[in-house]
Amino acid sequence: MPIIFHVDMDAFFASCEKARRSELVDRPVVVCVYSGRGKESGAVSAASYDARDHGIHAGMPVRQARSIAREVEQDIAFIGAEKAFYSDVSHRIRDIIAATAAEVEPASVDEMYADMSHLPDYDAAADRAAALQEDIVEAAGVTASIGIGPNKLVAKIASDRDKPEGVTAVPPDTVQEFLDPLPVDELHGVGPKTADMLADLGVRTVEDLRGVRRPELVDRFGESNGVSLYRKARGEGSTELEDADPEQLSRLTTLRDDTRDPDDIAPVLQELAQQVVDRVTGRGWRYSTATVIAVTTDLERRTRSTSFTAPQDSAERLYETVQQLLQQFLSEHPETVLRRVGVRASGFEDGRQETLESFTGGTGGS
DNA sequence: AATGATACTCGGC
DNA sequence: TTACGGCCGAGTATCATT
Repeated sequence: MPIIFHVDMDAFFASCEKARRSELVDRPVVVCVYSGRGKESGAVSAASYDARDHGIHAGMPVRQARSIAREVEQDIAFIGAEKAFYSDVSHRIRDIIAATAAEVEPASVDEMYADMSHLPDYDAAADRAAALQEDIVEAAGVTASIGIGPNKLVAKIASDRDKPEGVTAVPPDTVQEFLDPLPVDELHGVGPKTADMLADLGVRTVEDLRGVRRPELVDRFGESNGVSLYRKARGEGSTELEDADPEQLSRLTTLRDDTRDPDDIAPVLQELAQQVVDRVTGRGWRYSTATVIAVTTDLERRTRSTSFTAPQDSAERLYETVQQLLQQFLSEHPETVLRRVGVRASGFEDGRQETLESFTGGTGGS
């Protein structure tokens, strides 16, 4: 029986900053990404728990966080984000976990799964998790919460139950009682739409969902999604760990001034496209879908994308394509003015080898 | 009608 | 009073294919 860990770092960026500057240990820390427009224009990327106590949280405008800091008269540290540093810390933590795990799968910069199936039982697993927490503190100076379960679905939900610095072990025979009381939208893959449709069936919790017969779910959500819901309600999930490659690579930036003038935007898109393609080709890949991201002055995010029949490796091609997509978008929205623009590439495939699909068509019949 | 691919938006940190 | 980044994967809508 597999034993899967989900390791979730607590307030990761803020913890990284506390770790490298001891004078911040007892001081609330707010990690910010600045836009370059004015001194305090930006958003909060992460807030330490002692900063969250004052109502400051990720996604909040920096000025708002500053305003709170003034009101509460606390000595709160505002620090610009340094992602390369957090990425380094993340790698160190990954190495520590990898030293005792059969396999590690990074899920993001601050989350990873680990296969600990070699451990004899869940008591041993919980002990190992506590030891791992200490190892991580020692090596990286940050704390983590760890969920343990028979698969990734359960481990991920478990890691969230007790934060920060918690360990939640859910052995196989307690999975159902652990999941049953949870609202269905805590299941990975159940969004607002699915939750709404389930609510129409009188389903609010996982236990409710388990009461719905499989053919009924298939009938309402289709074979694939229906079966998937049926399995999740019973705590069945993947135990496969893989160091997954990213499915998309993008760059996004805030314009110096709000504009809809192509002459202002073109050079920005060109630069972003170059950076994206450098990252794509740096991995030895090519891309087959180009997307332009437009963030309007009222902070609405809009995207337009198109796919090529053959994979591409040219920055110029990406630039020309997103430029065209953006012109099209702006001509359809004559009143729209942009604050930020971005370029995304996706649909990756290996830089060499072509697909063989054309050879397999035409067989079978109808 | 069901399934899979593609386009687009949303949410989390 | 307002204030507002950058990046990713998940979720959903829509369309083509069968």
